[in-house]
Amino acid sequence: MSSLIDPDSSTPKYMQLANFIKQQIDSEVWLPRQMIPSERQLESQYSVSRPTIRQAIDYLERLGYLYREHGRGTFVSPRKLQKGMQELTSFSEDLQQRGLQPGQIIRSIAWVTPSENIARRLEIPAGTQVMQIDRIRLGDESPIGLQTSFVALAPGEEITQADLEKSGSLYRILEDKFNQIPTEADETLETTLATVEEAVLLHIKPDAPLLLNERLTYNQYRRPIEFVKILYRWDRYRYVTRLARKSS
Amino acid sequence: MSSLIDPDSSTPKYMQLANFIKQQIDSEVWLPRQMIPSERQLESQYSVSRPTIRQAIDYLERLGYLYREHGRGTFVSPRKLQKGMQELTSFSEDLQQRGLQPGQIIRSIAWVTPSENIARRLEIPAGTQVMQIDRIRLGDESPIGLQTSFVALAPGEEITQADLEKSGSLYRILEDKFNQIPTEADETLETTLATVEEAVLLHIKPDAPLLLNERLTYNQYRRPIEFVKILYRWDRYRYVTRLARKSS
DNA sequence: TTAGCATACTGGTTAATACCAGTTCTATTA
DNA sequence: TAATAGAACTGGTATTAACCAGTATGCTAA
Repeated sequence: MSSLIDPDSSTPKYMQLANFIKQQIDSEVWLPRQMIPSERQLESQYSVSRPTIRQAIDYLERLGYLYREHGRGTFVSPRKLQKGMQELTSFSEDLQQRGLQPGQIIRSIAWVTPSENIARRLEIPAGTQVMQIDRIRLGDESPIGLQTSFVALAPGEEITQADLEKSGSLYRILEDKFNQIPTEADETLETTLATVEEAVLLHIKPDAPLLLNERLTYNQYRRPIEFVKILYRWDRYRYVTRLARKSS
Repeated sequence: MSSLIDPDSSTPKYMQLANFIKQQIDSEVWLPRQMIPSERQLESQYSVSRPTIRQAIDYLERLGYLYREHGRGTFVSPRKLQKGMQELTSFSEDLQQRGLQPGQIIRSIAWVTPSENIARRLEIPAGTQVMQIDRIRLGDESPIGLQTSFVALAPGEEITQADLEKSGSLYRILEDKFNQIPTEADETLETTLATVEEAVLLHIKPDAPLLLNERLTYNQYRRPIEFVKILYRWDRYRYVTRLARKSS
């Protein structure tokens, strides 16, 4: 047995421990509803202090892998609760998780002056130009949704068609090229009806219902970087999320 | 200055400190993007140890009130980011937050044997009875949605029409009467079309689009307690949520 | 004047220790 | 036999003490 924890590693001990526990759960060595070793037991087994262990458990509890019961122990969350935790994902990541092959048709990329409404949401001065990207999103090569993104970039920065075709994911471009890491987003979902143009692009009848998803995405400094509207075909898309009750 | 922190209080110190900070933010004494006192400053000002302070800040960071930047400081999140954090709320709470007067028409309360699908989701043996509650949900006295709840109760427990009429909120009944605290939920959202019956109840035309919200709610022990379907009028309801990017 | 480095701030990680507060079970007592 | 007190577990809160790792700034040397 002994030290899976390397004290000289650049990854913190609590994260090493968390990864170990996560692995025990993912590989089903520790089963759902089963109690994991108590904090004192872990302390002596892995020679790390209790605060460090609590930090690891805190982390996994937030991710939904574990739950605690005061006086009883710490337990593995049932399988269903382990996925998700309302993650912010790009369209490409989203579809891959659903087992569909993501694809896209880029209809246009252009600098535009956004509406006053969108400029306010992006917290940029009226008149500032942003990049508008219109895409048809595909799942297994047939249309799932229409996506219009408005991206607020710093002067001199630009997204090209080549960028998008290469990576497929706007989020990856923002991270790799501009060091803008999407960390949080506000989303709204509502139902609407397809216009004639939308119906043609999505291969559906006009007036068919659509799921309209609007999202304002923030970077690591809590600055808005992208406002996006996605219109989903009602018969091909279902939105999934997880909610948690506010504590205290 | 001195002690806003009462060491003899039954509420933990870190929570007292968190409440104080929250209040400074809510009352706009500390403004968005403004740096709050450093952890060492708070330590000496309020005579609590740094780990305790970090616990308070951790808590408020999770709730979206604060964000940290390594080497720079801890800052107040911009206003917009402070609301929400995908809270699990009952319909009544939800509507109140939107500034509408919640109301309901109880159509039926009855013991039923749920479909196999629903029984599986509620993790109860096939054939076990659950309470089905059908309601029309009102906002400012006009119909917003149709709600059908399936509640898994222990033997002997029952929800009556009087219970519902008195509190209005199923969640409050579950908490107060049965000590079942809703803590987490998985939700799906999709678009569908109104049947004739649904159209009549909601005062809309048949084939009008509807937003279908399904939710499986878990109690404090991660056991499913309620499966609910809500059909919302497309012109009167919009779903709002917040997403966070998975860390690490 | 400017490049670069030291310094003094930030938050991040880890340890050792203590006691409080629920839960469970056992051994004692009525 | 049954109720009860208490021991022995669980996680929850709090303190003290270091040191590491980013960031900003001002001083120094080129």
